[in-house]
Amino acid sequence: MPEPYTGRPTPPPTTDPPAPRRSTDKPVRADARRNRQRLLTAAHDLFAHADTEVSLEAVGRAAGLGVGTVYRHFPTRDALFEAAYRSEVAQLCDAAGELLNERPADVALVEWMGRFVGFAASKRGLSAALGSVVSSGSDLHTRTRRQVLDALTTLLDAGVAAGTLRADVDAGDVLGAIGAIWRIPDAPDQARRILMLIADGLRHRPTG
Amino acid sequence: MPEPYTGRPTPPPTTDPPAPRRSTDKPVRADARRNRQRLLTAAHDLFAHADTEVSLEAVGRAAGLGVGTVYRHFPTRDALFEAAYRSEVAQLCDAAGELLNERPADVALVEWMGRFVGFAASKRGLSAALGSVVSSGSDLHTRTRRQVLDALTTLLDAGVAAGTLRADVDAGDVLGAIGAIWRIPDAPDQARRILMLIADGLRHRPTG
DNA sequence: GATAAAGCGGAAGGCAGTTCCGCTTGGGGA
DNA sequence: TCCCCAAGCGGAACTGCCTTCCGCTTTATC
Repeated sequence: MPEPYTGRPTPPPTTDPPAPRRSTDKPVRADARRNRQRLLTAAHDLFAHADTEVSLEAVGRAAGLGVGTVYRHFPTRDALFEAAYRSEVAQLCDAAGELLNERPADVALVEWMGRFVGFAASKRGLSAALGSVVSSGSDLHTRTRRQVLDALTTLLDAGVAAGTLRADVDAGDVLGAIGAIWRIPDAPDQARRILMLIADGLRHRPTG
Repeated sequence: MPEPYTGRPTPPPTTDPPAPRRSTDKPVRADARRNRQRLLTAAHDLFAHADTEVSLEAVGRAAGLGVGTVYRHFPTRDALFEAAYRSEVAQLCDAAGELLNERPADVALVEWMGRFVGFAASKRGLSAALGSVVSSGSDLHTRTRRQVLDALTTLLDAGVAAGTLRADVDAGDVLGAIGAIWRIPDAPDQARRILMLIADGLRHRPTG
């Protein structure tokens, strides 16, 4: 192919987002902390089971709270999603390292991408929020996005070191490519095939 | 890679959609035809320039017509999109054959995919509608989707015949993979790189 | 011109997002 | 222990969009 994929781009200036935690002078009230947790639990449940976009009002109702309270804690749907899935995403990203201990890098990469897609696909009613994690737009998701990119980079680098993956691929590009997959509704077969297609594009080829 | 992309899936049963044109007994009233054209023009303009999802009410307003009239002619946003871009899509698909006359199949494929992505990317405020063309869900788009798939298949087959593209790839999968790209906001560089990444996955590799 | 059918407009109802403000409550201080 | 007030809460209200519906207007035919 005459115009092959042309290497890692110059990385954008990465400005760390301002720490979202409140200033230390005032502790959070107990009821507020409790309600926040209720909202997270409700959101987690609803996001996982619903097959359409979940309204923030519905989250509040499920938590036994008013919509105003939802907004007090999470200004946007994205913020709620981010908080609800932070631990799961972290777990997913940690799995990258573990997979590398158990199997060759290229196998680990495919396995991990499969888990990633599976994770995303199991969250109906989240496509918009997930999309904004994958695309680089939102400031909010910088942290989560970085985490995912780090995991991907670890896998890719290991494959490069082992000589099984090409060296000129940018993790953000891979993430972007994967991003298509979970949006395909009710087609796990196809999702899997496309994943393999992308994986094939990542293989090292001796001559080029 | 241990689990490579595994071949073309069994094609689903393809039921032709019922012809959407009205029964022949009654001609369409002149004002209705005129208004329909106005709506198409307005939609075309708005879709191309707006950077957010366009409301159907806005389309009506731009055409100097009421929202009821919009719905009379186009029951959904998707239907309006489909009609507004039918000719352009056809033109894009025809270009596949022309490209094949001018250059090798693999080059033609890359070029065509680039045009496809460019076409889609130039239509802000259409991501949802375009998405439903790419994903196989909607009945409405069966026709358009088929057209696009035919073009892709033509290109892929030519590449297979020339020995430059692998033979086991399904056009629907390629379309699905491409589908990710235009959703990346304001990142033409990345879109291009991901495109190349996918293209690399399509290359024929002698050994496997 | 009269008339019936086709077409049009926009009001109305519904729903989700978001803001705002009066009421409630937790918890530190007297 | 009680008081107080800032933090927190609830939901009404406003917005904007989608969609339906029905009385009015226009077209084409006779």
